[in-house]
Amino acid sequence: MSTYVLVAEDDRKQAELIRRYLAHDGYEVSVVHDGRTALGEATRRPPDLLVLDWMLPGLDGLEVCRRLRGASELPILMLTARSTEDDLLRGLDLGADDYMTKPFRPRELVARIRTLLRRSRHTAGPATVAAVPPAAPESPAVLTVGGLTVNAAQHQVFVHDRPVNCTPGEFRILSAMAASPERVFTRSQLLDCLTDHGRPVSERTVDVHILNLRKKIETSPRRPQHLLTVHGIGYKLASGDHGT
Amino acid sequence: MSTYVLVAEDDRKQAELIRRYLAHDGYEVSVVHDGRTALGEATRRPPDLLVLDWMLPGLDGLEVCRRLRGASELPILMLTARSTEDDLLRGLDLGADDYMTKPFRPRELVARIRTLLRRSRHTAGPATVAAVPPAAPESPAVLTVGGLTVNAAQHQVFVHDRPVNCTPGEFRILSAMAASPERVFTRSQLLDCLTDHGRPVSERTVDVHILNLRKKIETSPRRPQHLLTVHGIGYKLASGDHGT
DNA sequence: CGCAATTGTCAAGAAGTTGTCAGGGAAACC
DNA sequence: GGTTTCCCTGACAACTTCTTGACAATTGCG
Repeated sequence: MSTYVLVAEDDRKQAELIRRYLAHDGYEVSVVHDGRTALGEATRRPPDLLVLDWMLPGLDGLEVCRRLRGASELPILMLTARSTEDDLLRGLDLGADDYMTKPFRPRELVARIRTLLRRSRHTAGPATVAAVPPAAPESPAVLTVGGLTVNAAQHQVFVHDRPVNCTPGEFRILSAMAASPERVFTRSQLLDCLTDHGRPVSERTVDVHILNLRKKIETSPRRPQHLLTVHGIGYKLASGDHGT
Repeated sequence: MSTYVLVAEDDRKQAELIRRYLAHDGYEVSVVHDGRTALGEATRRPPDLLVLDWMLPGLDGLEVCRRLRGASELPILMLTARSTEDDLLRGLDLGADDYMTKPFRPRELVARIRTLLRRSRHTAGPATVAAVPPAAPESPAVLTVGGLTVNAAQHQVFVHDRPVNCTPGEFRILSAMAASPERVFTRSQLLDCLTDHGRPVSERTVDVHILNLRKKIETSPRRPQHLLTVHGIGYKLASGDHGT
């Protein structure tokens, strides 16, 4: 019994991207490309969550949202194109539970979807599901892993209570890794924390970020104790002791 | 066990806006659009707090307020488009615990709701309330953070006991930040302290306010000690020591 | 041991963010 | 009404951070 997510997005590339990420995270996914189909599909087989583009041909996202909302508690994550609407949106209503502006970082999308689903499960009564939430749980405000603390609210990292200043990119990588100690992340996964897919970025960029992070948080960067290389795969964050 | 807030507001956009902000703050929220439904809903499932629009179709806010107040201690926050002294008094007379005129700043609404809830929890016992002064302070009257004091009652800021004149906007930003030292605020969050969502406002406006605040409260604005930039995220108010 | 692939490192240019200023215009205040 | 105060924007300067490409060091494997 898996969690079913419906994606309504007319740009096929975007749609495919989203589908991939969600599928990879263990969700069952359907994709539709216009508003009317979205409405029909959502009615025929009610999903656990709907990812809805603002501008859809036929019947736009807002309208779909409104109609669905009349009848159900279905959580909706709205997507919207950048800037022009950005501020406008804040003022206009928006019957969604959350929204993201494009372009977005894939990891962030998946994370928010997870949050929405968790929330809806709590409120909604006997709704279905026992599906194991994939990989990383939603990050709590403060994570501590082997002397390393990542505080989301303060956007600050501490090594044994000594504050360390990280750049935004470094912080994202560290947060992701701290949420799942010992788990090995591929460069590709870490890259997803850094960029939207607006343009191709070399995976080697991740190495440089790791390098810089090591300089900041490791006592001797040459023999790291926290950020370990997993040769041929990627990197992981060590949770404590283990060998040397 | 989450806190349940019922919102009775007939303007759907307003309602949606409120719902969003409350939900985002972790409350469980239901929305109804007319007075009769509000009454029924509040009876069927008594909320921890009711946000009530003055003018509602069917049965207006005053009437709903009166009927509910006959039976319970339910905290009520009244909303109204009007703002004469007269109405305010009538509203409070009828048992509303606080009162806001539209348009309002989202942060302020959330802050007042928090205050009301805190208060109602404390006086959990027998009847009290009645003629509590409106305009509830959103946080303690005086906050001091690393040599910087924000006095809400006097609407005055001090740096090491030297008074500083702030404009209304500057004061709002500083109050919000002083209430949570070290916490990083995004521009978007700070903007919520400044404007209702009547029209879109650029986030860069926040930077200008910060700039002006720094000129007033920092010894050397170029190397601020209180209002720190968190590159890529926003700003925070330093509580004292920590890094440079 | 030696080869090939993978990772570490650095520095410089490109991108993206923030600092700063001054003018137009709205709102508040006599 | 006329002033004064405050806010917002737009432009440009000053910084940070990101990304790349080249080369060195390391690892894994045969």
